[in-house]
Amino acid sequence: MKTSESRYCKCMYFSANALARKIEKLAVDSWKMIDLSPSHAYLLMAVISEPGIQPGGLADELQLTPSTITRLIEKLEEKKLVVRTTDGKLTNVYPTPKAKELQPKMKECSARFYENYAGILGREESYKLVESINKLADKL
Amino acid sequence: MKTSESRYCKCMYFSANALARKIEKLAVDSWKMIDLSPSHAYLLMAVISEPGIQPGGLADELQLTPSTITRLIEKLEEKKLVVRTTDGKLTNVYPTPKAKELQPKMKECSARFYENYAGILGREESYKLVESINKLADKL
DNA sequence: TAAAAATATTTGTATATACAAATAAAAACA
DNA sequence: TGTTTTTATTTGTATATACAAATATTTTTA
Repeated sequence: MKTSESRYCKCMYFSANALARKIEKLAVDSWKMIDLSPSHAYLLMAVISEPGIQPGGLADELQLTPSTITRLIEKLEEKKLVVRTTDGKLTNVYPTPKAKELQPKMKECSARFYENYAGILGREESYKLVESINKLADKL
Repeated sequence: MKTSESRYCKCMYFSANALARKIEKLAVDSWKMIDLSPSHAYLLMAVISEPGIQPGGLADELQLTPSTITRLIEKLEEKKLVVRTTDGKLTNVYPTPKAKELQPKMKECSARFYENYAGILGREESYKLVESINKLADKL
């Protein structure tokens, strides 16, 4: 059944979740090549572009809770893609050389993901939709 | 930080998930009064409006996987809100009288949830956004 | 009609995420 | 300066969801 054919398609709860699940699938596919989930990949990209960034900053930037950030970092640490140093109550997260090597492939995955949905929706329309979604998210 | 201020706000993965998480929170709040999560509540409403509906039908209608539906039903069964009967390979799910008594309150929660986000976004705009979200979800 | 294929559901397991509590350090204050 | 409050992070635990495999039944087909 299409999302728009469901009895519940008028409800934002239903629609927002259905979209998120479908986008998640597409993203997982697009990122499979580097064996990272999209969340781990975005976190890693954030660490690469801002080495030393703290968990709190990552939580803010990625709109996830600090505890979720800790869990994501743990996994990237296991994979030797980031290291943590602590300085008093602060923690700094740095990318490893292995992570930096991965960067071009990550850009590729990111671009492929974009092509996937923009190809379906059209660039203009995708852009507008992301804008309205952000606008709502900001207000909530 | 606002969603639209994040470095990643141009990405549908980021935005769709950020929106879903915020909407989830709002929904959990709106449904707290009857002590059901939004998913359980939507499933229960579907069962009430179509008594005897099967897990497969629920999966289709709610855009969740069959295994998720089984898990949701299990919890509603524990709470004595639905019963399952099996007939060969088919399973039928029925609401209990206790569930039917809950119906007016569920409608209230549902309405309150709608007021919450439509109050923030405006009715017209909410409607349009849900439409575009569904349109994208359909294509994916 | 017996075997094979398809279908519906459940179960085992894994994941991402969050909340609340715990910990630890820094800042404010009296 | 010693105490209180605030801040940053992690840990324990719970939840929703999915995938893959298992199970059970029905339908198709040879």
